[in-house]
Amino acid sequence: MARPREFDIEDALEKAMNVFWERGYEEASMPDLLDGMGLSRGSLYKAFTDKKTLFLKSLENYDQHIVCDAAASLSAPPTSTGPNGWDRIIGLFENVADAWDAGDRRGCLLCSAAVGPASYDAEIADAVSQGLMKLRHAFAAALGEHGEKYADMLVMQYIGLRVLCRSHVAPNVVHNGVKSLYVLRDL
Amino acid sequence: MARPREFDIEDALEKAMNVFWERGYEEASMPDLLDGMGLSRGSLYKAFTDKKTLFLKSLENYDQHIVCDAAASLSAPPTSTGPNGWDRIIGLFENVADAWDAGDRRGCLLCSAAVGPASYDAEIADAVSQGLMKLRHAFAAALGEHGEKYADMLVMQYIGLRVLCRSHVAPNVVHNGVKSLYVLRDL
DNA sequence: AGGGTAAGGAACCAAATAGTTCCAAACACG
DNA sequence: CGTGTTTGGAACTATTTGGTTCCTTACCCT
Repeated sequence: MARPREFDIEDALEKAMNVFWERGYEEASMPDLLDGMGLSRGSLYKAFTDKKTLFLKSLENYDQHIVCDAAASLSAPPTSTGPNGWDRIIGLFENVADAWDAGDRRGCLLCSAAVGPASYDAEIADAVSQGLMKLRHAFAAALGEHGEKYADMLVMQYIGLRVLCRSHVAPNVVHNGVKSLYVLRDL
Repeated sequence: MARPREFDIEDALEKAMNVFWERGYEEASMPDLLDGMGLSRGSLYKAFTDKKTLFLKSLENYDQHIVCDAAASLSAPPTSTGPNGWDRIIGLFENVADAWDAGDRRGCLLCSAAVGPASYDAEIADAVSQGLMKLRHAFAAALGEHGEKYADMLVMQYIGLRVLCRSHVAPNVVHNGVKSLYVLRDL
């Protein structure tokens, strides 16, 4: 009945998310997004309405892929062989440091949005808050009965580390940040 | 020998800092700054060259006032009557929470700059990094001999809390974040 | 008093911004 | 094999961006 869409909408969204992740919401211009997604203005606006809804969809995509993966690695049922509790949490932080070593300076899309557009847009703030709370519950779940005591602290540490990863701080700051968590594990 | 400047340059810088603090670097437009500083384009550009140098000066001003105050409250010589060590640190975090209760949603200029312009501008990144390291040393100083063990962790927690303050998270998240520090004090 | 100098501010500028319009190309369906 | 519909994309628009120019006004110094 009509001409079919020539691009995969999931794929385009994934690419948009990566542009936002790297540049941030305000700093990502439409040409940046168009270029990164590999399609033209008409197609983009027809499929995603406008920049803000594209960003909200990107946040959703980030939540479903990145955040859920992290949460799953934390809150999966305990195993007898693999890491549990604090080791899982530290593993997550070490993954962040490893990505930093590999040259990843993107930080966390949620954390960047928190200081940026979430400060003046309620819808974005809700999505950010929701993602961070998902992470909080995963921390709590990983630690079992003592989880609630540390969950909020770990969220702050996670955000702090991710922010440090995005700015050009000295190399050892990120690593020292992760290592400082050993203190908590070894209590 | 010439017409004297009609505005106080320190005062104007303070106002500029507040605009950047509230809106962020990119989101603060020149009209926003002009309006907040109460002067016109010609005067501003003559006194501060351009937006970026105005921001660098604002960061410097933030460092000299806000960061130095915080650092001083942490690393002053121990007293027999007032709070010391962990109590000083927790006091700093509680001040942040109090500001939040009073409606302050600005977060921390350093932390906002870290995820924003510091990600693509080396000069800004240097200034941000320098400010954060000043805070790190103050944390370490407050704790004395065990300071190095916790300093990096505290910096991450401070950044995380400030980021949460800027986004519109649920009211109890900020308070729980501060309370979670009691665990460290009571080790 | 008056000349040299710099401040203040309106008008201006080019570039970039997000968003819209319109039309030809391309495919599904009868 | 057309016909109708929707895509993709170029061209366009209005607004806002940071930054400059230039002229009037105001002041200090001799």
